[in-house]
This record gives sequence, structure tokens and C-alpha cells, in this order.
Amino acid sequence: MNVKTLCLGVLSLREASGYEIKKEIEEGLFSHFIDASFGSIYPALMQLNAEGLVTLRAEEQTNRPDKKVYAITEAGSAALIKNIQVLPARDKYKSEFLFEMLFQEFLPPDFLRLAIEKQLTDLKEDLQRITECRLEETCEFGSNFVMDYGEAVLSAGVKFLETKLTNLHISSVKAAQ
Amino acid sequence: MNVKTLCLGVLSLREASGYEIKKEIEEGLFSHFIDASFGSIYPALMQLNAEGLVTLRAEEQTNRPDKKVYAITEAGSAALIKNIQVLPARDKYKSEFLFEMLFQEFLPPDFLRLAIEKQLTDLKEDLQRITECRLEETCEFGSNFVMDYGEAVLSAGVKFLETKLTNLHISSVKAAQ
DNA sequence: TGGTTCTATATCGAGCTGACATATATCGAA
DNA sequence: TTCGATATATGTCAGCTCGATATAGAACCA
Repeated sequence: MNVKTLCLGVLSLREASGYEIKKEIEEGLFSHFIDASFGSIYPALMQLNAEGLVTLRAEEQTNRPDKKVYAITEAGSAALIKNIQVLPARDKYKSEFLFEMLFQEFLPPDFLRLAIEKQLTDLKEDLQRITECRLEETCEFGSNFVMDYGEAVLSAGVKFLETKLTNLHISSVKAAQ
Repeated sequence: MNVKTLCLGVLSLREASGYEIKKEIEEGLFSHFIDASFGSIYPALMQLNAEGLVTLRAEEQTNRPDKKVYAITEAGSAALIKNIQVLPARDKYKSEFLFEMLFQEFLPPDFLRLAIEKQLTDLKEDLQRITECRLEETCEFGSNFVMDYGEAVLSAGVKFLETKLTNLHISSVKAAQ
């Protein structure tokens, strides 16, 4: 699965500019399970346009570069549907946090606590974003599935880390006594 | 966090060849939260060697290319400890599965079930690998933290998907009646 | 008035993946 | 017994992606 298919996915919900696609990926429904940068989105849109899978309409704006609004074509929809009918590749999960935790014996206690608190904040932000997505009633069939899955997994992480933090607190109080 | 730091991390546990590092990343403790290919591991090891962060010993083998065994140096350990004392970047999670689920209204019911079953199998395989890691008593301070976190999150995913599959079954039976 | 953030497009070096090439050993199935 | 698959073992390379950077005006707050 590449950025081109991802763009087709976003454009199948509504037409959008490259900038708006990036925002959808960062803040919207897609944010929990996919990422892409401008450096891959813009070339992908140009290619999709060349292949006839999207159309391009330049929206004039006073004193700004034209907003290039892309819309999916029928061929694009067909390509999307074809691309998603492939057994999904294994999830890819990269976590510097867990890497650092593996070597926590070499970390100063204060830093350890700070790192765990950051991870907790990140997870809670993700959960918050899901809550916001639920309020914006854009709910298709699949979006509830995705949001419920995300909520289940993220909540489990939050619960685990909160317990760990409490234990850390207790043991540091004990050590001080 | 790059592949060089990752290699230092693995080598801090025991000396290993590039091939063995890859295996550790695929099957061992690191598998839950990091990935790297030969195309990045071999160049990383060469660079680390050039920088004096690891040493290289060629182990002769009959009828096979020499096994190049790398070991971390003191400078390497220092570099590792320095590199992990940076607040971790946000977790990166990429899931083709969830992308497909978002558009599940366009998927044939049989494929939908198959995709969910594959995801479930993948998650259970990950859980199984954690169980195996627990048996091999290589447990450092941090490894329990990492394994417990992984178990918490993966179990939540499994539980969610099993419920979904049951519901799918019920609704397809109802539809058949 | 000045600083920060937002809208908006685009490029590019560096890093990484996934596929391929190479070579041998081992082990089960046809 | 032969054939294919899997495992050991190192390495290259095209192509994809990230993250930083460039550009530039708008909006907003202090």
C-alpha cells in the first residue's frame, strides 16, 4: 500500500487539495493508522493525474498560489476498490519509546518518568482525536470499526502506563523514606 | 532513531552477525516495536565499524562466506546510552488492515472475514512470540516492561476482533434465514 | 509593529524497504 | 533420488518515503 492508494482513499470521501489531504491524514480518521508527508503526497497526486485516476481543478485565490483541488474519477474509484481487495500486509509498528524502555536500566529515573509521561500524553491525544471524529458525524460504515479498534488498543496502552506510573511513584516514595 | 542505534542496542545484549541481528529483530524481543531490512543493517554495521563503535571478527566457515561477528565497544555503549536519552519520537503505526476496514462497504463479505481473520492470526502470532520470549530467561530489567506493554495492547486488539467476527457470523446466519 | 501560526505548493538529500543476486546445506515430499 | 522449500549468510540497488527547507501572503495576537 502506497501513498497513491492512500490519496485515492481520501479523495473517495471528498475532493481535496494536497494540503487538505495531509491535514486529513494528520488529524482526521486516517491519522491512527497511516502517515504520509508532503514529499510523497504531491508527487503521488501528479502521477494519479497523469494516469487519469484523478482530475485537477485549479481554484483561483487572490494573492495566493492557486489551490489545486483533486477529485477522484471512475477509473480512480475502480483502482481503489481493486487495491483494497488484497490481503493486508502485516501492521508495522515502530516505537522509539519501547526501544528506550528496553534499556531503562541505563536511564536516569527522572528521564524514565518523563518518557513514560510523554507516551501517555501521545496516546491520550490519539484517543481525544477519535472522540472528535465521532462528533463530526461523517460516519461511514467502516469508520466506526476503525475508531472502535483504535479506542480499544489505545485505551489498553493508557491503562498499562498509568499503572506503571503509579508504581514508579510508590517505589520512589519508598526509596525516599 | 535509526538502524545504527538499533544495531548497537542488539549488540549490547550479545555479539552477533548481521544475519543474527535481523533474526533478533524479526523473532526476538525487538520484533514488536521495530523493523529493519538487510539493506539497512549491513551498511549500518559497516559504518559503526568505521566509527569504532563496534569491532569485527571474521568467523571462518567451511563452504560458506565468513560469518562476520560484530561486538560493541565501550565507545559504542556510550553512544547507545547517549542516543536513548532523547525524548522518544511519537510511535508510528501503519496498518493496511485498518485502511481496508475503513472502506469495508466496498469489500465482498467473504474477503472482509478473511482479512479480519488474517489480522487476528497476525496478532496472535505476536502474542505467541512474547510468550516464547518469556520462557527464554533472558529477562533484563526492561524486557518485562516491553513484553507486558505488548501483551496488553495486542490482547485488546484480539478481543476486539474476536467480538467482531462473532457478530459477523451472527449477522450472516440471520441473513441466510 | 513584530512574531507566530495557518494556508498552500513544491523540491531534494538522506534513509530505508523490498526485491534480487550469490552460494551452500539440510530436510521432507513426490 | 531428485526436486523444491527452507535456512544460513552477505551484499547491492532502484524506487519510495521522510523531514527539512524554500517561498509567500493572510490572519491573529501581543
